[in-house]
Amino acid sequence: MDTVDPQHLRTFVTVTRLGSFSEAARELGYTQSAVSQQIAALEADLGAGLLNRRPVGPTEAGRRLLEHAAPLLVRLEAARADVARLAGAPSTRLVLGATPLAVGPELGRALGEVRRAYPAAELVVRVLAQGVLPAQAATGEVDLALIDGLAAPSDPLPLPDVGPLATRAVDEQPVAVALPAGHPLAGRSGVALADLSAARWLDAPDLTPTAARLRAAAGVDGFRPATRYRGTDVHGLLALVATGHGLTLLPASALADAPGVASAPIAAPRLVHRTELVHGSLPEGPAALLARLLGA
Amino acid sequence: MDTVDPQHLRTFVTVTRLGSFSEAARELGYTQSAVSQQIAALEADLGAGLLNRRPVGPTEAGRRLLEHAAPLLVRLEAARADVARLAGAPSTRLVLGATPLAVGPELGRALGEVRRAYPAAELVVRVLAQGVLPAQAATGEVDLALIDGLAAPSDPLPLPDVGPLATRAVDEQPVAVALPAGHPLAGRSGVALADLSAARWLDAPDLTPTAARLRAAAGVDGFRPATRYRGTDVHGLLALVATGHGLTLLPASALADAPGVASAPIAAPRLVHRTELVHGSLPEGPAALLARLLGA
DNA sequence: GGTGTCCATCAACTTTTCTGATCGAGGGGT
DNA sequence: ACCCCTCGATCAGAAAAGTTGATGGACACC
Repeated sequence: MDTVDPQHLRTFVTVTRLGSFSEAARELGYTQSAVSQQIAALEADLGAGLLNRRPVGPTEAGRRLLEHAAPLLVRLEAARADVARLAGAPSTRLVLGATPLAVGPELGRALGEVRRAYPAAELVVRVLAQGVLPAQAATGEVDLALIDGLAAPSDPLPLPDVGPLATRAVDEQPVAVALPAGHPLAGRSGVALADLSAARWLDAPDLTPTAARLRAAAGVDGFRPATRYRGTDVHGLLALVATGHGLTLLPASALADAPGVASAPIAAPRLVHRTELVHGSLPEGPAALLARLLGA
Repeated sequence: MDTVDPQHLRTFVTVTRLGSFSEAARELGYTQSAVSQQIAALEADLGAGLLNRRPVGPTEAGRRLLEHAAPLLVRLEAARADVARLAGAPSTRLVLGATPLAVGPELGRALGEVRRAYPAAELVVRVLAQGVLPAQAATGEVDLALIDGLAAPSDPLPLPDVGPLATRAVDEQPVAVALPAGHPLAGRSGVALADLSAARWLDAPDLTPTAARLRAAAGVDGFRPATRYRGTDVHGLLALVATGHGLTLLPASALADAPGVASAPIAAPRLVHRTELVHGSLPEGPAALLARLLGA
């Protein structure tokens, strides 16, 4: 063997995930014997013990390998998906993955046109957290991904690199901080992000930039999250803002008419809330059409 | 087959690079027959033609696959190297990769200490362009990489993602623009990068940020490079600056006493020239020591 | 039109990988 | 304390995959 065998890698991650050779064998459709031999072969190939047996768990080297394995398998899958889509029959199905804030009237209009052009097509919109979307776009679980996030005006969004993906900005909004109505800063024409570092923050990692991102953008410490909000809906988050649980950054458009919530645009540093369209190769059909519509 | 076979991928890359099945076979140590069958297997597996024969060249799908293949093979190699280093015998050899501007007195002092602690160790300093260093650190061609570049004060350097690498800042310098002596801006206490967008620029991609990076940082168009400078030495570049071939950004310390060259610090946007230490797992020995010394 | 190079194909062989059976070790229940 | 059951390792044989060497057809160059 010259390169690490991905099959073995897949078996290895399955074993560590399930904590059992036998269960991994069942899940992968092998015999327990095969799994045992695959792990042995991998350990021999790399010249290091990867798993402690009884109880089954990764060693130091195994943990290191795990960090490599997951992205590797994703990219392997992405390569297959990318080529397959390019060669496959034009698909009649369109799966659009999107972060919650990326779904807006513009997308609705574009989807309407797709509907008109392909009346028989099956359209699926899947709302997902930002973190998983690039991988889903790469592996073809979604045909197109609409991802929103915070960035400097001329930087691209900081997305994880999961392979060669095409990226294009489709929308930019000013960034504003969501405040409870009556907050002293409400209605101010511009606020410096750094001045907010001491405030209580709502950390909604599936929805808006995390505290760590804010620290980086503002160049100061602080932004200690008071409450963590897991979920992909804006409504609930704004309700918490209205009741004083903390502040959050959102695109100005999302704050237009939320009850009990005021806002103030962020003046410094220069940030924008950008929505980007991300995709690998596009199967001819509704997906390609939607990409063209959103790009224009 | 369930995942794409990396062996096939490697063969495919070699065939496209050499434009010949037979030559690829020779280089890889196979028979021509084996190469032919590997390509056929890969095409069957992915369900798409990848190569045009006679003349041999990638198809549309093949080109797409090539974009995936190279990073994939690097990461596969990186996984092996990372684990092997962790398990292997403590190395007596230290290969340090560094961008030219990362080599300075501080590094010299640290290397001296390493020398003292490991008198018998073989120390190698390899100066390389920024672009290739992360991959070399990941695959173990260098044990440690010192990479310098331009970034916002609290952003990490924008490095290509080639796998899980540890990163730590070891030095930060103000950024200055190198000017020919007598230039109207020479000696000014602060210059806005955007004001320089119309100037003639020296593009030295192996040494300093490229024009594209400047455009992104300044948020304006411009920075059209007048002359391209390939190479990793600062001396020659500064000579060109002195003779009026164009401007370049460099860390302030590199400009201290260059003959015929003046400078002015960049005041806006807030940028720093940062040197980061990048490495995978560290083999016990001189490499680990140097990492500790530079980290402190 | 001959000739040489190049890739595809085929059958035989080799190597690798999987299965099914068996073994010893360890944990839990009685 | 003993038994029993589950778990992973190991081994031999079977199955699968990959490689070689020989051969054939297509194309380019002389």
